[in-house]
Amino acid sequence: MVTRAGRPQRRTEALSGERIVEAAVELLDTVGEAGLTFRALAERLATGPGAIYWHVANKDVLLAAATGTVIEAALSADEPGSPREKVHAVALGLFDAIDEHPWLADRLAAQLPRDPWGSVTLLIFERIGRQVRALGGPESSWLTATMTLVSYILGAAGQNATNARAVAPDVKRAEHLAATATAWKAMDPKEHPFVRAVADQLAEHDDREQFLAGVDLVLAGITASHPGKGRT
Amino acid sequence: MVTRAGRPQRRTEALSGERIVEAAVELLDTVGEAGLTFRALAERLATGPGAIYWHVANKDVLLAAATGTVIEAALSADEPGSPREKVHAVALGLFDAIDEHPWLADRLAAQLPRDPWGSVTLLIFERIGRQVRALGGPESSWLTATMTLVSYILGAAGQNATNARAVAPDVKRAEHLAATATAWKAMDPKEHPFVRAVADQLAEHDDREQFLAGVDLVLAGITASHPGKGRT
DNA sequence: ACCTGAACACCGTTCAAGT
DNA sequence: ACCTGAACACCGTTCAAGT
Repeated sequence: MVTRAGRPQRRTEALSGERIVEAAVELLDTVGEAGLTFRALAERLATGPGAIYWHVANKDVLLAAATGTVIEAALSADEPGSPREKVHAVALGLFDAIDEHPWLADRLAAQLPRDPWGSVTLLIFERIGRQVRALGGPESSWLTATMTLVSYILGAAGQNATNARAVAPDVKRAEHLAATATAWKAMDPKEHPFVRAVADQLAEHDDREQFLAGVDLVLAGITASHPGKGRT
Repeated sequence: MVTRAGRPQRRTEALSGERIVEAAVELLDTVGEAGLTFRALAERLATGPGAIYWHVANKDVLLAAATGTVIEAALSADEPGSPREKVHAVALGLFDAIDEHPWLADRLAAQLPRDPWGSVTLLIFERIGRQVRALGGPESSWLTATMTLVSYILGAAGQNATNARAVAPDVKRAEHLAATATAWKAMDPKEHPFVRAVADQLAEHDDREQFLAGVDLVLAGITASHPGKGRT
């Protein structure tokens, strides 16, 4: 254990996997995935690029470790509440984590399953699954319900973050949405009738609310499949 | 238009954006995303790396074009059927396309929204949205329902493809699932009770069926939110 | 055991020069 | 207008050599 960001003892307090991962996360947060370089990392750690390889096998496992650290931190809180509230908590935890660490977006779809059912995926799966179980449906429905919920949460959160990142930082989100809505409304009614129809709603929607509404929609689908217990 | 894979006229039939994208897709399919190199691409096209830049701005737009081409082809069929059947058709079209072109997995989460509401996302959104509208719910629910469905489909399909790719090609999918199930069942009941409980179901599940079951779950949630019209 | 830093084998991209 | 190919400024990774 490292005394988090603590005393920079003499010169360097020796390298370690944890210190490296910590520095990697900082680098990812400040300069993005393209900025995470073994040379930049080495400089930040006041060492040479080769030194890192003594503690970390390669860049892939470094990114995996960085992802794991951040996700675990995001899911550390486990407040009490109804199943729905707990699912919301996990979902929002991931949503916000991805929002704060946009580089997570690429990782969630790409890396989590790359180590299929690795520790991070398992953690999320277990968390969500428990609440699905608490919803009271038959055991035979648990796997499908949980997989669907997790897929939605990871998919939607990831897409949202990439969305946010795509827009130039100086452009206001509202302005950008308004511009998109205008473009949608100007589309050919023959080819894009639906997109035209929802253009106004798009301009008004809030990403976070929309995300949670999706969670509730999936939850409604789960409870609708076994009418009997708690409605919401 | 290029006469697809046709006559190799004399030597080279002049470069073009389409030919380059076509070659890029072939390269991606055969050697993966890491193998798509401007040098390799140039060699395949019997030219120099610099030539490509006259037709394609950079690697990002090349990948975007490759993604767009493949996705559009996957969604080209538009058979008649109930809204549910049509949603299934779009979902399976994407599922199978990602399965055949695994490099799409990284692109779907990462690139589609990078060009927020770019042509490909729009195409999928429009297709799904029309069916959501046909389900008969109030217009105010269309945006949320469609976004949720699209998020699930892209998220689940992407994760599935990465899952498939992660397993060594020589390992049978069934064997791998069985091994994972065994590992799940051996887990600490205190820490992973849910994962233990669904281990057997995991071993038996079929990826494609599971994926479609998720689509139906979301559809059930949509119809449950406005009871009145078509049940399924 | 741990670190250094030069070196290797690559990249994407540019650009003067050609046709 | 379109193509060539050398060159630039990087990468991740390795490895002999040090301490």
